[in-house]
Amino acid sequence: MNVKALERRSGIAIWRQIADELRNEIATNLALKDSRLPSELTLAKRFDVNRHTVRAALNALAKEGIVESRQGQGTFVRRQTRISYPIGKRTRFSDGIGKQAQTTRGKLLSLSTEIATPEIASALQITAGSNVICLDALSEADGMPVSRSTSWFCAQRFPDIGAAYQTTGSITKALAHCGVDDYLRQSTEIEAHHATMNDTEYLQLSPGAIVLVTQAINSDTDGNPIQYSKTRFAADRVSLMIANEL
Amino acid sequence: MNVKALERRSGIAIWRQIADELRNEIATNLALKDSRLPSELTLAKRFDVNRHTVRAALNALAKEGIVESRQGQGTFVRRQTRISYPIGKRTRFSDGIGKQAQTTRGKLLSLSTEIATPEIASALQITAGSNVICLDALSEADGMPVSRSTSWFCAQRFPDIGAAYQTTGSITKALAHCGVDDYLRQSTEIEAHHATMNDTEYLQLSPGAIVLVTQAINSDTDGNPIQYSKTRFAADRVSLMIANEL
DNA sequence: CCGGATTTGTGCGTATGTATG
DNA sequence: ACATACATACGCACAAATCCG
Repeated sequence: MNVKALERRSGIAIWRQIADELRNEIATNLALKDSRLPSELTLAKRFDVNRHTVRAALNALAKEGIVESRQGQGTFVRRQTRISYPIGKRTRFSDGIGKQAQTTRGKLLSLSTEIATPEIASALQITAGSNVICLDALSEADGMPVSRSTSWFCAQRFPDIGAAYQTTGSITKALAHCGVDDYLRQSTEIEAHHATMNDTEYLQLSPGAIVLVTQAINSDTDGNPIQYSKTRFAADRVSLMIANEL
Repeated sequence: MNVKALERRSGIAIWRQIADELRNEIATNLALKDSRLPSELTLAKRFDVNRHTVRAALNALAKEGIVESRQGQGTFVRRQTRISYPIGKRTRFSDGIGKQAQTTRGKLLSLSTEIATPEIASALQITAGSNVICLDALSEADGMPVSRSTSWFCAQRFPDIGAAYQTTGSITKALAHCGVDDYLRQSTEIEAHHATMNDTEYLQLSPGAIVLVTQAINSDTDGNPIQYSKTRFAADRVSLMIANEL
């Protein structure tokens, strides 16, 4: 345990490194909800730092709503929740999230018609340079932003997808409006990055936070790609679940 | 563009926030390989900081081998590679990685027999408290550590799995030794976290780096779980690819 | 080959943030 | 709360390498 010391010239303050470490342990169930964390002095000894530094770390976690300090008693875990987002052949955002969160919304940020780049054309299997509809949306659960996604559709096949999404607030329903009553997830690529300044803005994250980035292609039942999307999830609010039907 | 200012009391140095932002843009192909980055003065104006601060960020990226600065010429992108790790019903680590990297190894870190916790027992569908074999391994590609995984097997069914892994260096071959010639990926859960001190040690990461954490269950062809594993990937070296056969 | 413009490399003084006791 | 040491960020100045007309 504790094999490596905290690094001092890494551009990340020690109190933040400790906060990240503790947040991790809470998230991976090493510390259970409502349980008491070790005392500030114990933590200071464990990380080999001053008690002030531990207090700065706990202060940051308290601001995030993860722990709560009570004078004379100690510091306690408040929550360690994560929304599980299923990814499978027939996964719909509203289906998966709807059951776990109280309220689910998709908010349209922007809607535009663009010229397909080679990347988009290749994903949608259309000729490069043809028109695509670009749909930018923010998804929220229980009032907290969860993900921001950009989707591309073939403009020729789905000219009214934007209007349909705006009225329904759901990709699935919008596609149904356009004559697609069933579709399948063909592929998903997952990466993790540090939050960009755009992410900190739209997903209400702090710098240094993590985003899970997925690139997905959805196809109709004949195997023709109909939607190409890139989604950025606030990593501390979700986990991605891949289930394979046997 | 550039909607939000960099945060100054966030515990993360501004030069590191800029480095994260630039690394992101390089990784998402906004800057191509061998292309020149904007000049230090231009970047300083864009982020509204001193040129020294931009230099500190570029210095960090240079140490990571991502960019290279040449006096009088500019700063150039050196690489933006990521190993793609496929996740599917029939995915094997060596299969997926072997084609992309020159050398692939699995190094056994530790091997022990443990009492199944409720979590492990539930995943393997065995009675809690029975014996399980815990196998800790480090995977490398081209000499760089890529992932660290901990796997649990039912001790009753696979008493010799440890020895088999040690001689073969592959889970697939070790399972074949124990009479399992085919298995399927039943489920995978994915999260992203900041690197712990253990991660920085074993995966050679710097503090603030990101790890992709997967929890997976493999089953034999009859649907009985045979392996439960948790794997921690160095996020800046891999992307996870999920392909669904149609 | 010259000279001016551009770009990275370096030094120093100062103010603020971080970490210790 | 206070004092001390170090890291970070800023501003200014100038040197060195490269590019281009």
